[in-house]
Amino acid sequence: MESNRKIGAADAEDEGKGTPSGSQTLFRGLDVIDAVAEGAIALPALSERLSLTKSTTHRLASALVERGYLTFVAREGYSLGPKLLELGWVAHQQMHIPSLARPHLEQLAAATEDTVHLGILDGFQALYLDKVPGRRRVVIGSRVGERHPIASTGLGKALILDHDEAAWREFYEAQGSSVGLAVWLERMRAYAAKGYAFDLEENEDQIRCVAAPIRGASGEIVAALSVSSAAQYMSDARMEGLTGQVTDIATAISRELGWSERAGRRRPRRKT
Amino acid sequence: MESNRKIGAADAEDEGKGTPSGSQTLFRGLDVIDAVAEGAIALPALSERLSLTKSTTHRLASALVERGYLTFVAREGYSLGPKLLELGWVAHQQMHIPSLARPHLEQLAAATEDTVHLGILDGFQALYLDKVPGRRRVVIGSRVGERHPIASTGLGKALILDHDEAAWREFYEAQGSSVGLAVWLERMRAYAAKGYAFDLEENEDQIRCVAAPIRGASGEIVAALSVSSAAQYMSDARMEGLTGQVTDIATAISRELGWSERAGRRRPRRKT
DNA sequence: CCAATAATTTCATTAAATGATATGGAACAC
DNA sequence: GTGTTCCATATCATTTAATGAAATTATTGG
Repeated sequence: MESNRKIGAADAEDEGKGTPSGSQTLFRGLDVIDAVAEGAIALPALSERLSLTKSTTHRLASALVERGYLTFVAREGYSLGPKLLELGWVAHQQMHIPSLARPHLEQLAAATEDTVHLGILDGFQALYLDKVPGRRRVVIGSRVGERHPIASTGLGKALILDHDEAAWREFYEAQGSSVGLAVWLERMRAYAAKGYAFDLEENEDQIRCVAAPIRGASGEIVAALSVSSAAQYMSDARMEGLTGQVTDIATAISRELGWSERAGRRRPRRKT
Repeated sequence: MESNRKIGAADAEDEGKGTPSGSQTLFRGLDVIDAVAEGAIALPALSERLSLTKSTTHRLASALVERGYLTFVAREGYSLGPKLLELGWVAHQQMHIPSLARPHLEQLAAATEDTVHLGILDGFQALYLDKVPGRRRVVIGSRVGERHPIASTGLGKALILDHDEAAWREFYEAQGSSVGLAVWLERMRAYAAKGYAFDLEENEDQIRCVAAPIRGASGEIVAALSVSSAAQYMSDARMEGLTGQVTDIATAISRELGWSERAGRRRPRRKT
């Protein structure tokens, strides 16, 4: 991407009165980081790319190098530095998925009127971290903190969408399911291809759900969410229709976790 | 009414005192990031911590929020934002050694059940680029992005295995070690001959590790990896036994970097 | 060795950052 | 409810800190 616009003042010119951004130097510094993130780049190219003089570019870049945000190798140019690794790591720890996801879950619950769950993979089980009850008076027998089987819940299946078939088998064998292995694997393949998963009354009778994975900055699945309701409200057609909403919300949360299209999907680490 | 005066004169922070840098705003912005990295913090506390007025702090923090480096939640304050997750990940990929080495590190961590680190030489320090926690509940107090002494860590010693004795002395003198110079040099000679290095509770009490160098296409040491664990799990016998596994993995990574037996070892360039 | 390109430093000019003060807003107490 | 308080945001005259043209110093490659 390019967008090396003059930050806040971008639209100011037209109106004659704009946002006096007030931190030009900081913004330019961050622009430098962005430019370098696209790939190693030397000073002349960098200054050209940002439409800044070499002096200014050099001063900014040097400041960033001094702080470890960039590294500089003569004749090769600037690249991202260790400080960013460190901050990325810290941000990862500070980031509490539940608190971040909350508003999205509520939005989804409001839109669908059904119960929404958030969960992560914990060994061979799905651990439910949050729950937003829907408006319907259906009893969804789940509680935050509870563990459920992977193979027979939509949320569980969404969590392992990126695993390979050998791993799928292990999850299936760990706790089984009401459907046969062959059929189950067949469905998993379809789910993995589409990026979402269903639960067709496999775990609890009369309860169906639609689930989608949430990804972190590395593209790895870090959590999943699901919309559950009584089978009477969950026709095949409605489930199909929900997939868009569910994956959209999942994607929005992923973005807040630092995920971007660029990161895509990524194979999970073996075992837990 | 509260006084917004700048408190004490120079509180040089970690700056090398007289920094005629010329990018005050950028530096201050990065200071804000550092402060927030310590934990979520609201504006008044933040401005106090940085000895800046609320106006300035607010302007800087807002700029960072606008760019996704921070997130702001009213009443809670600022915390690190998704942009840092993304940049951390990109940085991780840009340094291609980590991304190449990742699977190998995971394999080693799984096989040994201990914590595995990857690091490179950065001046007179070892810079940790990646970490794969082991299965044991031992606390290894290290973080990605951190720097550790060369002379007293296994990883550090592995990084300088090819340097000459004069260089070894410099590294030793730079930060010392818990053992005397003579003994230390003697051990280094043995390590260099064998192609791996140990850390016998020199850096951190009760922590021992086995490390080996990773070589690039030219035969030069470009990185090193180490397996660390609590001393109770690291008998002399086990350490000896681990050397094979560790050097095998290091060699495998070296091969992926273009190294071959033919390239062998190669003296490093004289340092800065 | 010299030419060419990249990196760094210098310094007068001016635009951009600063911060005291004012305003707006949400939580809490009463 | 209404008052109180503390936090967040907007304003704007002052001055300081950022800017960039040009000069200087390293590096590289022929």
